[in-house]
Amino acid sequence: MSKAPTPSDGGLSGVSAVTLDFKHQTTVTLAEVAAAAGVGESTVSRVLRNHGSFSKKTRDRVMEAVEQLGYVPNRIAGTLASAGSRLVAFVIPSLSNIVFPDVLRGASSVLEENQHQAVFSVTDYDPEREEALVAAMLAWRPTAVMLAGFEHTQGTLKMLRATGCRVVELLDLDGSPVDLAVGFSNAAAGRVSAEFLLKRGYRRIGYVGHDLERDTRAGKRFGGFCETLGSAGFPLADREIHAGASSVESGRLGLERLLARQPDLDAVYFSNDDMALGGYFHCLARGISIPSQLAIFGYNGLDIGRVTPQPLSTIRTPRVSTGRVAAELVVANAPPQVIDLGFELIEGATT
Amino acid sequence: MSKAPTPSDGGLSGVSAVTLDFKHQTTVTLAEVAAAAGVGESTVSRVLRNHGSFSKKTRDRVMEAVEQLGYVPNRIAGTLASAGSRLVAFVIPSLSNIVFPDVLRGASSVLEENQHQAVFSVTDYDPEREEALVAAMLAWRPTAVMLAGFEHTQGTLKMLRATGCRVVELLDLDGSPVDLAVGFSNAAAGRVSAEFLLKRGYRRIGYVGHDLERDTRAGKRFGGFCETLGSAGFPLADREIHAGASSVESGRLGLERLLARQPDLDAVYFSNDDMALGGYFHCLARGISIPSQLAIFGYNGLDIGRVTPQPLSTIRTPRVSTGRVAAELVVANAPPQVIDLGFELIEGATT
DNA sequence: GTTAATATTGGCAGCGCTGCCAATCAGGAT
DNA sequence: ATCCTGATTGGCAGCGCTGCCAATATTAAC
Repeated sequence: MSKAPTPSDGGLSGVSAVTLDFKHQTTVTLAEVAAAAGVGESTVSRVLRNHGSFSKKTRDRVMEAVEQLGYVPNRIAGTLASAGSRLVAFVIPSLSNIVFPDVLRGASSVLEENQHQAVFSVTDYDPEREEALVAAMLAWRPTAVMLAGFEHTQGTLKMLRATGCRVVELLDLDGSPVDLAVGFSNAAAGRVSAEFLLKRGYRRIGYVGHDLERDTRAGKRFGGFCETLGSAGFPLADREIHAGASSVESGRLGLERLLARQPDLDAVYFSNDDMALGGYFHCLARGISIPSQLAIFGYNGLDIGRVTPQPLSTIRTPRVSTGRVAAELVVANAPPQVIDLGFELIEGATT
Repeated sequence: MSKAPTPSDGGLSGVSAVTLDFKHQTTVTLAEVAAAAGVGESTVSRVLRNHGSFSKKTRDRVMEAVEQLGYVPNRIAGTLASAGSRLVAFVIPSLSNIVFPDVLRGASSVLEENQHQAVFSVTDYDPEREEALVAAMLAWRPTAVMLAGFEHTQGTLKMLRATGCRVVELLDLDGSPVDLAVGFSNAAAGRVSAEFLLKRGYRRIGYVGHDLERDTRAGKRFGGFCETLGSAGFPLADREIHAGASSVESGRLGLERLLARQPDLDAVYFSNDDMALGGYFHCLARGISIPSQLAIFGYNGLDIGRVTPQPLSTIRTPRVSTGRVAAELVVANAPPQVIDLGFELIEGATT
C-alpha cells in the first residue's frame, strides 16, 4: 500500500463532524414476540423454523409480530440449545494466493444455499499459527473445519482428531487424512509437468519457485517434477528460489537471476502461474522469444494465462470445485473419504 | 473449471476403502474441568480468561486438568452468557474481484490479533441477496457488519439501523453512511483519471468496462470520469460495456470491439486493472504500440500491473488498509465517523 | 352425541458459560 | 490472640432458544 495516499478530493475527510446517535442494543427476544403475538414461546420457535405443526392463523399472527418488532433470531442461543452451529471454519494459509479465495468462493455458494456460514482465518503458512487458529475456531463448535493440506503440528492433529466436528483437508492428496480430503495430487502434477516438457524435447530445464518449506504443496510439485526429470536422465539444471510468497514480480526477478547463471536453459518450470507470468513478462521485455529460445510452464491455470498474447502452458487445478465439493460433503455429513478431483494439463503457446 | 478433469495419477480415487471411525461428539465442559481440578466452575472460568484473581497453584491445577481432558472452551455458551460475540461479519459482493480478498486480508490480521473471528458471505452484487445475507449474519449477533458501499435495499438499511452492532461501509465515500465508513471516493478517482489523460493531451477517449448497474462503485468512477471529460469539452468518444463481471478476457474482447468501431481513439479508460491488462494484451498481440498509438489507463493498482513490460498507468487504491482500518475501528469501538484513505495516481508507461 | 385420533399449543428444564455476591482464607497491624 | 483488609474462591441465576411432554382444541368415525 502507498505510504501517504493523497486524500481523494471531493471525499469527506478524517473524522466527520456529524456524529450519529450511538446504537442501543435492541434485544427483541423470542419471548417478546410470543407475548406480542399472544402465543407461547415454543409456538413462535416452531413457526420461525417451520418445524412441527401450527395453524395458518397462528403463523400469520406470529409473522406479524416478528415484522412489527423487527425480531432477529439469536443463533447463538439457538445453537447452544440445540445441535449444530451451522458454522464452517476455514483455516487457510493466505488470501493473496488466488487459490484460497477460489476455494472459499466454491464453498460459500454451497454453504449459503444450505444456511451455513463460513468463518475463516489466515495462517500465513505458519503451522504454529495454524494450531492457535484451529483452537480458536473449535471454540465455535463448527460443523466442520477446513484446512489446506496434510502438514499440521502434532497439537493441531490431536485437536482435530479429538473434536466432534468434521475435518476436511483440501488441495492435496499426498498424505493421510484425518477425516475427509478433497483435492488432487501435487506430486502427480509435478510429474506430469516434467513428462510433458521432456516429451516436447526440452532437456536443460530450470525451476523458479517460492518458499517451499512453508508452501508444502509447491514443495510436493517440485519433488515430483525433479524425480521425473532425474529418472529420465535429465536432472534439473538449476533453480532459483524466492524466500517469500509467490508473486508476479518475484517470478520475473527469479527468471532474470536464473538466466544470468544459466543462459542456455531451454525451459523453466515455475511454482505457479503468478511466477510464470512474471517470467513471461521478463522474456517479453528482454526480447527472449518464447518458446523457441525458452519455454515456460506454470501451474494453476489462472484465467489471465489464457489471455496473454501467447497462452500460458500450465496445469489447470479445480480450485473452485475443491471448495464446492468439500462444502457439499460437509452439509451432507458424508462418511470419511478421499475425493480426487484431478487436474488438467493445458498446452498453451509457451512450450 | 474443467469439465471432466483427468484424475491425477498416483492420487487416491473416489471413495477410499478405509473408513475411519465416526467421531463421537466429545463434550468436555467447564464443569468437568472444575471437577477434575477440584475447584469451582467460576475459578476455571477466571483462570482461562485470565480475568479476576486466582493463585498460581490454582492456575496450575486448572491448566493441568484442561490439558488432561483436552478441554476446548465453548464460545457459543460464553457469548450467550456474556456480552460480545467477537464475530465480525463481512457481506461482500465477490471473491473473484481481488479487491475483496484484499480487504479481508487487511481486516483478518487485525481481527486475529484481537481475538475476533471473521465470518463472510458473498452477494454476487445482488442487493436482494445482500439483504438476506445481512439478516443471516445479524442472527450471530456480530460485533460489526462490514459491507461494500452505500447502495443497499430499504430492508437492509432498516436492519442495519435497528441492530445493536456496528456497521462499516467500505470502499466508497460517495453517499451517506449508516455508522462508520472507510474508503475513498470513486467519483474522485474517475475525475482524477480523466484530468490526467486530458493533461497528457489525449482527446479521443473511450471506455471499456463491466456491469455498471451492479458494481455501483465502478459506475461512480465512470460518472466522475465522463463528467470531467465533458466539462473539458472532450466528451467520451465511445464505450464498450461487458455485461458480466470484470475479467482480463472481457477487457481484451471489449477493447477489440471498441477499436473496431472507433479505430482512431487515442486513449482508453478501463473499469479496473483486470480489464486494462486484457486491453494491454490485446495491443501486444495486435502490435498496437503503447502509448503512441493508444494509451491505456486502469484502476486499482494491482501488483501485476507494475511488472508488465510497460508498467500500467492506474490509480492505486488502499484495499488492504481499508480492511485493516475498518477492523481497527471496530475493535476499538470508535464513534461513528468517515475515514478517507485516499488513492494515488500511478503514472506508468502506458499513457 | 360420543369416543378416538390427530392437530395445536404452552410450560419448562436445560445447553455451557459468565457475572454477581457472599463466603473463606492469608497476612499484617493492633 | 484478635480484628481488619484484600486476595481467593464457590454458588447460582440467568443469557435466549430448543426439545420434550403434557394439555387442549379439532375433526373424524361410530
